Amino acid sequence: FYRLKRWHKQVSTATERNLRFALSELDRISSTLSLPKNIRETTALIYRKAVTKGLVRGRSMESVVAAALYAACRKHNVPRTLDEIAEASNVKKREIGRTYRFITRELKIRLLPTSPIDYISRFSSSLKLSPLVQEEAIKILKQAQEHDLVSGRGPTGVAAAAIYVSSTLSNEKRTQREVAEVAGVTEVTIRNRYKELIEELGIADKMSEASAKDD
Amino acid sequence: MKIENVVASAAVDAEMDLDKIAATLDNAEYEPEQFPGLVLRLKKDVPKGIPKAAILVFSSGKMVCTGSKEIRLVKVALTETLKQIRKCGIKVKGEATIKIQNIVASSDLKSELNLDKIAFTLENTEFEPEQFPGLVFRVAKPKVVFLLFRSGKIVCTGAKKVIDVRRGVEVLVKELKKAKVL
DNA sequence: ATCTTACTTTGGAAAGC
DNA sequence: GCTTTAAAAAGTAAGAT
Repeated sequence: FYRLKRWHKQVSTATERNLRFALSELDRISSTLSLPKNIRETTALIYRKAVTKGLVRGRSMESVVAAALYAACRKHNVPRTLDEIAEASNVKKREIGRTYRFITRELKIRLLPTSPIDYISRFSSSLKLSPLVQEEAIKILKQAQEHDLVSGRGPTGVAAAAIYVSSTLSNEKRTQREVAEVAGVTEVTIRNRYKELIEELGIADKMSEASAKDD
Repeated sequence: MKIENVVASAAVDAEMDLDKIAATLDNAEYEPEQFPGLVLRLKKDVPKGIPKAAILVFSSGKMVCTGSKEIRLVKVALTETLKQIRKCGIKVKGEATIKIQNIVASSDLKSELNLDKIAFTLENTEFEPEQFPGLVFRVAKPKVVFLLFRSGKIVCTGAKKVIDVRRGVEVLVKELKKAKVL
């Protein structure tokens, strides 16, 4: 009986210790990404479930925390890219993605693919674009969705292209380089996506007119 | 369906001196610090009927053959491998026992696919466009995995028999039609 | 701006860390 | 779990021209 008692005690102690380390790691990453409290709570909840299901065995605690955080951000529709989380944590992008798919599968958490729309406000703020330009970018994305120009492409690339188009169409122009910088994609990707957008949505003429003018 | 790659394990009853093979054959690579197996690359030689393939040779006499485009070519590649190994002065009796471990095939459903809808409708799928543009579709019987692309092109992997690929496609198509996404 | 090379995903075996 | 091999799909990336 003593043995069983002691075993319970050791397990709970080990689990608590693991949880304390995990939560401090979570706080560290959260503050560098300045994430709100509700996301930290969702992340902690997912992490606890992962520990309970024994999903941390065989992989690092950091990668599970990072993956849970990635999932939590998506769940709240304020996604961070794998690159952003990889940079804030000490975990490689590839590892976070694998761990995310693993725990998501095991915990039966099904999240819809990230929508480019969820990146608009954050990217636009970084670019200091007005709400008007943001709304236009969102309108473009909704049309893009209808024309099946979103599925299968990277969400950040599509979001970046929509912002590039809406800003070009406005008097708050931003260069491909500036947009690419905040979105974390290359200029080539923005070019590929925006060409597809303006052609399929029939705003190519409007675009060339707008880019000919100045702000 | 077109077979793109075949992976097979094989074994012969003989100890392999990998250092000796590496020192004798110029098409062999051996970095024991990096990987325990010796890599032997066969380049396509039409007149000699030698197919392109890469064979991993272990000191135990076990081997792994990858890169074949046809099931039949696995044996051809391994026979050539043993021939080259014997040329190094290593005595190998008989032929290798071969087991097909994986068949990779590609095809085209000839119809654009709405991956979002497929992912939303079917549970045995995974779709993470930020990480990979293809949708992962797992089939239980036969146990194979498909990668589906919006273009309608597909990849099948995990099959151990050619017929598993065919049956897998049948199941895949049936499921897609049932979910009215094809 | 376009080309080339390369990496992401799927699956499996081998021997050893 | 990782390491090494091969190959396809499509998107993205990086360095060269």
